[in-house]
Amino acid sequence: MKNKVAISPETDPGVRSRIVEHAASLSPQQRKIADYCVAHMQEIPFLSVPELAERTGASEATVVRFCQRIGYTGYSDLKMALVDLIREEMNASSPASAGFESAAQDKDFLAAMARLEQQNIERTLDSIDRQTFSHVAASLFKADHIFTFGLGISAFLADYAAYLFTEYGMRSTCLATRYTSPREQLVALRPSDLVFAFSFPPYSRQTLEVLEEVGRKGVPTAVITDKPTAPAAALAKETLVVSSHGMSFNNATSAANVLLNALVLEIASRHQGETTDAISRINQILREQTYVVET
Amino acid sequence: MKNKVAISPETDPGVRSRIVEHAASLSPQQRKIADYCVAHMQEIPFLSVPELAERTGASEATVVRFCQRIGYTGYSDLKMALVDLIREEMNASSPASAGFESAAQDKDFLAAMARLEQQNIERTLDSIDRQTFSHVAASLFKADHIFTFGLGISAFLADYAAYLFTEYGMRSTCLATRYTSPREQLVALRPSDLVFAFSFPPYSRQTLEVLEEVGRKGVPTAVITDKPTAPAAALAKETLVVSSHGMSFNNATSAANVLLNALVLEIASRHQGETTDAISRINQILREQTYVVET
DNA sequence: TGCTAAATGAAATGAAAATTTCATTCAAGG
DNA sequence: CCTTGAATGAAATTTTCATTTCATTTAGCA
Repeated sequence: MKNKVAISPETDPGVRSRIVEHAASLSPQQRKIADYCVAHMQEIPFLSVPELAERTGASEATVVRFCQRIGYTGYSDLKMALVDLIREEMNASSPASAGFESAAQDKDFLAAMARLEQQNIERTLDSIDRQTFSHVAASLFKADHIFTFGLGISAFLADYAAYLFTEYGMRSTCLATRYTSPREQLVALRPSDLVFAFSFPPYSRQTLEVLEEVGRKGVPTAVITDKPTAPAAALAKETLVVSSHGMSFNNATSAANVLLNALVLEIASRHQGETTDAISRINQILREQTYVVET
Repeated sequence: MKNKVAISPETDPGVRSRIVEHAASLSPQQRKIADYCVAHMQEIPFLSVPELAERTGASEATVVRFCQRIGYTGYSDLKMALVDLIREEMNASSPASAGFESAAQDKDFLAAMARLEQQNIERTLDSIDRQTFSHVAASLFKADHIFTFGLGISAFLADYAAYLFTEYGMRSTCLATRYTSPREQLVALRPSDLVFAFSFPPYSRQTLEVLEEVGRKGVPTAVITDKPTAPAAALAKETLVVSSHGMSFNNATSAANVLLNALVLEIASRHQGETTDAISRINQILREQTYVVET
């Protein structure tokens, strides 16, 4: 667990209560500072002594004396307390931060892996550019045919993506390397198509070659990768970056999965008619084939 | 839901897009910094140059140079941009936007999907019986050959599982239905083998038949499914239940993924020699084949 | 009025951060 | 093999910040 250095809930009454507690013993200038603090608590972590002094009309010296009066060693100390608070706030909404460090130390690999993937998902959610996201969704829907591609671990994602797109009524094929090279399969590629690649470490050279060639032909490309600086990012028209921090060499793919699922949902919501039609037809087919076991 | 005080990409005019934009022109060290920034955007406002340098393994000078390369005058400038963002966020969500969030979530499929999968992972973590988990891990390692099987969406999991097991030095094959039925492929099955099935709605009848037949032969079976009452659970010797609540018909598979990754980690930790040998051999092969693009 | 003690800000000091300089390393191209 | 230019980190420099010192002011009080 994290070190709450010197500010454990028991010993730290909190900035606000300290101010209230010592309100009586504050000098006029210090009071102005106190008032500003309670009114703009969230601002403090980003303010320096000179700034706060300027905003309250007091001198820098008085700001520091105020901090000491209410029980901190100085302004840095008070600020740190508030920084910790704000950090807690930020992490509070995700279950991810709960106890990753401790889990990783234990032998509970399930817990460690779970926390890790929750964090990956959280980071991805924070860092995906929504505009790019929407744009990719639109491009996917617009495309005549979506060719998905990936090698190594990324192959599973490519496969899954093609499956998903098809289920949602789009035409999609995964460029498999079973019999022919992907580039052979792309000879008939048209500008109205789209190539959707997945590139995770260890980055395959072939994926980059495909992206490069397709791009040269003027066919739209999109890539899901793990870093904005990944080699594939430079070659694709659109890049979606997902967090993929792994414990070992096997990459964490949950975030990419989430992203894919979200993409098709986005598409489905924008084009209700076409997609729900496709989905219900598929469901019906499954039933007709007695594929499904009823529950 | 808690107030999320974080940088949201929609309102980010600068930092992220500047990084993506200039990604190509960044030097190796600068890339490391760029990657850290996008992955830990919320941290930056609280980090100093020395701290960031230490975390990324680059020098302080390089940190500053990175900021300048992507268009800021220096680190202070970049930090200010992020501070402004965080302040905006806080002001936007602080007042009284409790109801606003749910409305916003309706349209943010990425966020919705992310929360859903995080919950699935959380629930799985809570509900998996650790003893069964360990036992399955042991059985997998003990098996001469692991046959994985799944249909529909479960096929991807089966495929991935076979891949993972192989990477970790075990023998494993996914029973594909491309040319022959799975039952044909199982004629040579021996009691020292193991069949690992995946069964998610819509439950396929074929999966149940395979499990039943294999079980009759006295060959160990394990299944990952979504409910303890799922039809496959009754037929397999070992059952691992993962939470898989989905928004639409496409099942949420993140939890199953996490479980698989955790399983191989567990196995790897118990049998260090064999697995790490296999992994390092694989890594070497990848390098020899110039498959990998170095970064 | 004159004395005292707290309060205050200007400026000095000390500390840490940010930026620049410079010598070294490294890689690409002649 | 040598040259050249980019990249890099160590260290110097500059800037900014936090804290302390000190002289001045102010209010309370005999």
